[in-house]
Amino acid sequence: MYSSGVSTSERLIESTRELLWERGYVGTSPKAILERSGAGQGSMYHHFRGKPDLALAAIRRSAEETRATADAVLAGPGTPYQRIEAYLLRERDVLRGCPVGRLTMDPDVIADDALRAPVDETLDWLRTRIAGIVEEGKEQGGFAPALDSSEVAAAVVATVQGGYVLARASGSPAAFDAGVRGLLALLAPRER
Amino acid sequence: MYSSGVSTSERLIESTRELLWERGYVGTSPKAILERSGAGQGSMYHHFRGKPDLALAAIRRSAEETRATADAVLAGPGTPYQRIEAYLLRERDVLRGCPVGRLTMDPDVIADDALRAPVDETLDWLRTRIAGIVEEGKEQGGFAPALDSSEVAAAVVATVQGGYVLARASGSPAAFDAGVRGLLALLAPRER
DNA sequence: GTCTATAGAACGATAGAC
DNA sequence: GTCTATCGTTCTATAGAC
Repeated sequence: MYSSGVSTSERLIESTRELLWERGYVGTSPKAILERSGAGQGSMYHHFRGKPDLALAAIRRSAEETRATADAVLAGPGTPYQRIEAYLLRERDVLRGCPVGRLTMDPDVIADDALRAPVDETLDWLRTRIAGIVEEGKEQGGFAPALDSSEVAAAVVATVQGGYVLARASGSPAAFDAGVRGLLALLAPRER
Repeated sequence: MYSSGVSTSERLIESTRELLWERGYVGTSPKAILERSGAGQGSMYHHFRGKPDLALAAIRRSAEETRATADAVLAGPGTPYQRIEAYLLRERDVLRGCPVGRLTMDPDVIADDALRAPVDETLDWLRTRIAGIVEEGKEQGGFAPALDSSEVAAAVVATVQGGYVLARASGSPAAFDAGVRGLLALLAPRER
């Protein structure tokens, strides 16, 4: 339930966002959204055409937020290595997982190009953003020139996404942290 | 539908395994299992207590299969680096994802200790198995002695699990391959 | 814009005949 | 062991009053 002062459509989007994060698309019912948002059946179908339409609005918001959160750290100060380190070590609610990445395991999201698009764009943006930083690092000498920037970036993003998998499997954030530290050790500049 | 010659309970387990892989636990209904297996309602509730019980049998089988497939490659010939390389590069149906890892995004699996246990055990086994190989590599000189074996192993497993996420988001196996190549480049012995 | 009422289908499970 | 019938609930959506 949300306190008043926020529009109904806003509460619907935010409740859907939370439920998609916790339970995925298949596991989220309109009924559950209505209960959490405190809105009635009529309101939901007034503001949105149906579950896919509301989910799209929620997914787009999660995508935006994910990009903004990542960029805030990636655009920070320090060497390229330090900026990637900051991204990998930033505070996360690890056991909740990634609100965007988790949707890739949802068959109905993957089957619908409109729903999949924001997910694809977000992870693609992240890989490109990090690849640019790796490229900087190659120029500045922190990273070996032989490295393929976009491949290293893919490994960084995959380690994060996979770290969530390991953590949720074990019920503890420790596995996420281990993967991240392992990658950072491999990524660390040899000579300074 | 399965050809005859296999027991009904066998067909039920195998159909459930496929559906859990494709649609997850929440997205898989008893009805869908019955249709795919060709069994009737009565048969399913005769052999299994219900959906969770049948799912547990299916998850255990996927867990076993995953361990066997991984070990077949990890126990192969070559240096520690080459064995990990072989594991990372082995043929996969990338867009299908990992039948075990994908279950970590299923709220009902994570909430049920019995269903989560085989998932946890499998990923834990895999990390331990790979950590042992990294340890060998440290002794033989292929990997830097300063590396933490279990952290590197976590990074390897996370890259695979996260690679599936990237691939499914983009609808192409290319992103998985990129992440794996990025990790292998970082992992490669510097001096031979 | 929001409410309640209603709809047809699917969900997960049980009962009881054969 | 397998079948059909049935159950109460939830799913997603529509209708129509207010």
